[in-house]
Amino acid sequence: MRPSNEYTEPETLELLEFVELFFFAYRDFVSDPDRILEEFGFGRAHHRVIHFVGRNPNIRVANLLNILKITKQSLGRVLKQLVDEGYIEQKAGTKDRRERRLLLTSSGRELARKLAKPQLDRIAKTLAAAQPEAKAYYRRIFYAMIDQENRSYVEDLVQKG
Amino acid sequence: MRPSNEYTEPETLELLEFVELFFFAYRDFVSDPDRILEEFGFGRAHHRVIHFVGRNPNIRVANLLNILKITKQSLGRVLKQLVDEGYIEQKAGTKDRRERRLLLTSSGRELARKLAKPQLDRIAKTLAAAQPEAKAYYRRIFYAMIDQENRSYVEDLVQKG
DNA sequence: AAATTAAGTCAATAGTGCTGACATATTTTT
DNA sequence: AAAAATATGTCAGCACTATTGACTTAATTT
Repeated sequence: MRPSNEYTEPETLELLEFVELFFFAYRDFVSDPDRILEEFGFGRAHHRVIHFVGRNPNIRVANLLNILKITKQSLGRVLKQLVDEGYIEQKAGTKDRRERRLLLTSSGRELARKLAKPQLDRIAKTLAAAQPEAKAYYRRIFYAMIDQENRSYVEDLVQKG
Repeated sequence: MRPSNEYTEPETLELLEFVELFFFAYRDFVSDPDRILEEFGFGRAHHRVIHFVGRNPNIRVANLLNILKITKQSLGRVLKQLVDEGYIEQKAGTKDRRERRLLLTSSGRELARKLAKPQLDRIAKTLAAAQPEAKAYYRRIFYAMIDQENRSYVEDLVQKG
């Protein structure tokens, strides 16, 4: 196995390095929750729903669709399972009763914590291994990787509490 | 929609921000190649195979399995399609003829470039928007996110050429 | 009263992944 | 040379995630 001779400019090779690092980091980052989800008979889609409902209590279905960028049908199936199995609770909106507001039940909160734990630990270790100023750099880099039109939305969503 | 009252310590909120930014960055990062793959009737698995074969000409099947961390059967189906449709070529190893060495054909190289382009552009923009020293931080953070036991392997794989 | 909005539902399809067992060819070990 | 190990491929079947497009219900707005 030899290095590819397709790309030769050092700038491009550096960019390719980042593409690959992103792939490997993501692969390992999701591997811990994947193992936990398996015990519950759930998949990654369930994790994402549990996560964003937990972080955004009373979120509407439409909002969740916009975050996950999947279709109503894909979300519907996953959400139904989570509601049926008692992890998520639905309430009609108080102002507009067409809306279904989503909330974690106590089992839901427990599952959310269980899934979050290995990822929080991994990132805590990552940041501990880096210099303190690394935080400002990672934040800027991640925002720059997000589609420009989604950036301010993501910023609002993420930097609350 | 109100901020979650589940986590209150600022350190944890910062870690959660990182978790979410990683999700959004990955979501957008794969969206461009996904659109291109659709035109070819391929999916993300095909992209990964094309990418790593392109970057590692003459790679063996076992090595590819180790990189992708999927089963032989999952790879088999995707690889067969790519070979049948003329994007990847297989050759028996010269020393050990049990091995199948994988190579991109010229169509394969063309597709690889097409898929890589938007991701290289996205990262180039990201790095251009950051200070020059950001690269070192970026690299260190990604390596720290990878499972410890895979790090040196990934390092060797990624920093060649 | 009509139009719009939020959400749920239907059937059908595709891509990716899994397990477990088995087959083939080739190389290495005994 | 025979036996064991290795690299790869193959079988059938199943599960999860995602898609499209059309339709329904309920509630709100115009």
